[in-house]
Amino acid sequence: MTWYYDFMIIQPLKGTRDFYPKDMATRVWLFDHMRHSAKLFGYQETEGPYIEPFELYAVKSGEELVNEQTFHLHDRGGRKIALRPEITPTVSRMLAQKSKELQKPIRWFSIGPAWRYEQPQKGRGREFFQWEVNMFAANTPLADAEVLCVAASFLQSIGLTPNNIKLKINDRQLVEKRLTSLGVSSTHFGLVLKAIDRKEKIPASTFREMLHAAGLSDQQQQKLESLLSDKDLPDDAVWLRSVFDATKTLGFGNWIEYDPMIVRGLLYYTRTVFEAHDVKGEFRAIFGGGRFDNLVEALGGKENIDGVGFAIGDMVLTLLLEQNKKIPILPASPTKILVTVFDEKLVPKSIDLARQLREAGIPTELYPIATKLDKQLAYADKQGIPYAVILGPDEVKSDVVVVKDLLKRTQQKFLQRELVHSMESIAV
RNA sequence: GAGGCCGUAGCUCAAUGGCAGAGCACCAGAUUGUGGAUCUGGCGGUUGCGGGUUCAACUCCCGUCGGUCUCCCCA
Repeated sequence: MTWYYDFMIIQPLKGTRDFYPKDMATRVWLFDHMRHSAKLFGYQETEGPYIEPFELYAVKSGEELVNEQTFHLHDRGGRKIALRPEITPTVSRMLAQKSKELQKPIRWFSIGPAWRYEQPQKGRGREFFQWEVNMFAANTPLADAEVLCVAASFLQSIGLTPNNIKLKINDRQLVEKRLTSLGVSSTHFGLVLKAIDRKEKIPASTFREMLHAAGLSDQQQQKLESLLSDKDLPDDAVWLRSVFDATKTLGFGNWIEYDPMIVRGLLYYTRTVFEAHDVKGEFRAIFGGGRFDNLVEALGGKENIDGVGFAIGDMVLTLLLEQNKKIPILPASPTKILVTVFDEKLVPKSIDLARQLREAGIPTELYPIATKLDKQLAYADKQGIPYAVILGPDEVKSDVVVVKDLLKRTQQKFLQRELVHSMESIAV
């Protein structure tokens, strides 16, 4: 048997995950909270294809992401097709296609899988899920603040607090203004931002080398470093101050803090940028986002639509939740009532009870084998089914059923005709 | 693409050159109408795979495949 077994089980692909019922219950719990928070702020759910023309990603995504990390294939017409490595380009494309007719401002969100061909490691796989939230055509600090608050609202709803996780924000225009005042040429901004983005992960000497390569003198480097270590919001940060004020009024001010180190690696962010980090600093960024001016136009849209948004991956988030013991223990089974079967003769009686309960909308399972009661009850217990209905010869004689509460370890009798009514109030 | 660590029962792991084991899980019974405990028994292995060294290999060596973590890169 063993050789046969080994031969038959084909390993899942590297970096993919199986979701058994318990895992799936957790995933659904997580996604439900994402949906709920987005909808609470009026965001509408969208979904695009999981496969797209390869060129869609060449427009904006990083070079490495496109060429090295995209799963791609060729269709029979020779077209190069990519499994989406992120959701944003799909959303932008959908927006660009209908940008004229869509009523603005636009609040959209999307939850779905994405794929990247890379070495799996902690918090990173080849197949993962992203929750993406965007507001388009509202170029205001309030829009930025709202998007941040959708994220904070979600984090709060799954039991996290500002003690676990902080949303760190910055303004790229503020950074660029600083660099200009230091005498840094705008052609070097990209390299400098990249260096700042990496500063925490690299040795100080490497950081200085990167700045040097971007044309900064020793004096400019020192000034930049002192600016980066100043965590007080500068007086001239008018936009950021408005964002902060709005998040406070929206009720999530304590989740958000200014951090001059946050600049993001991607080029297309133009103003507010933010990242969420666990306070202990153990994990990579939980999510990131910011404001961009021109995504749609780059995709051939007829008009330039600005936007602000973020994307959260499920993997690092799950690690953080596990570490903080915030993942609830959820029953894998949706069943509220298990109807047991006493013996072959009474099977029809049990079937009838189960049918009545289902017609009342109560998720009901019927044990499909006439076996010993203890086995059936043990099954219900292990499945986390809260109630069991027992119908034996004694009950049939007096027209009653026994309803056992598996959690309280109690049981009581109901008249058969009253069972459904009684359970409706208890079990739903 | 580079490197570290690890592959032994369904799962977590022990056995460091000398009979391949434990806990958990699963099945059955103790209890012929009642589930989280307890006790008893049972099922379960080509020690990832291939080669080498040895009287003897889970153990040492080489190769290979797989997992995991880190670097690279990245939201």
